[in-house]
Amino acid sequence: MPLPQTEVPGRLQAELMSRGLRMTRQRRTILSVVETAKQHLDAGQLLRRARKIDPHVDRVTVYRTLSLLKRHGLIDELDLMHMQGEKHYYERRPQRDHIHMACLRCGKIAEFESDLFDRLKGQIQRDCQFHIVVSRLEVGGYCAECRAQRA
Amino acid sequence: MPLPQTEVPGRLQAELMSRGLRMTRQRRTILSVVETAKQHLDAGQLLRRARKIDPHVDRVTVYRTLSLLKRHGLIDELDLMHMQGEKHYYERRPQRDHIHMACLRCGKIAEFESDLFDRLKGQIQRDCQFHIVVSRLEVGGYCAECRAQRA
DNA sequence: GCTATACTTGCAACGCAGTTTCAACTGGTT
DNA sequence: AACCAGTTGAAACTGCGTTGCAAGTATAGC
Repeated sequence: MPLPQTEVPGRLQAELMSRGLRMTRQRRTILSVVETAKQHLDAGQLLRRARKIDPHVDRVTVYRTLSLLKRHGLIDELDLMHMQGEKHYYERRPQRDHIHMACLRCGKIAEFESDLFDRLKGQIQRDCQFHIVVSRLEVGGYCAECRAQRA
Repeated sequence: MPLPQTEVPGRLQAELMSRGLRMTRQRRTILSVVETAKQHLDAGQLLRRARKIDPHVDRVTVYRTLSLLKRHGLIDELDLMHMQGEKHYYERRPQRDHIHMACLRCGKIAEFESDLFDRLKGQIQRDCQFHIVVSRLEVGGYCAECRAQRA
């Protein structure tokens, strides 16, 4: 089955270049890993994948590139309820914010979009006169499968 | 002005004792700091305040007590959008969940309760068959004062 | 109240994610 | 081709949080 490929690979690269930032070999490598990731990766996983492409990438460069992307609002940083230590996880910023649900038993992360979430953010902006730049809603609990197994 | 004192001091202590946990001098000290805190404290601030009461409290004991309270669902752990490094902040779990708004300019943390938030959590539980134990909604952006000053 | 013991504490050493420093390097421009 | 501001890599460092273990103590049973 050919993938629909709705997202053009290289979107992050194009975005950074259009902002006048230098496109180095290392950045291209790291960005391609972030672009093609199918799940939430932490800095260490990102480093390992980048090194498969270019073994000379240093972990410092990974951290610096992640903070660059974060500063430019191109990726979101997640904690996923700190289920595995103090790591942070990263994902390309989506068109529409979503909620992360972390199962405390099996560790699975599910995502959920909701009009109510969008309306809630609208309410915050209006009622609190607060201009939202970034938002993060994470819930911890038990997923359907784990609840079924427990019974 | 006499404070209304709606919260009985010792609620956490009572809660832990009712669950059959030992009430040591150190725990009493740390719990009293958590109970009387008027703002979100990190582990280091908590330690310093506890030491003003009892100089022998160790930082390890603070961490262990915090994780105990967290395991029992009596406090919530916050990241406050990682505005000051990787610290975690703690607050007594409130009757009703609230949203934390962190101003990226002045660093102020505001709280906000909302029916929409409660309804959103209800929707997640229903639509995703996910049993929520703990939830955390944090938004980063610019507060009314900072937006006014910028103009 | 006294004793037994399982739980708790303190200290030191450790682990680990993330940051800083600075000399060497390089992408993009002239 | 040369320039240079921005970028990289290596090592050392920071700082939050954890672990191992010997010593201490809160509670239960007598």
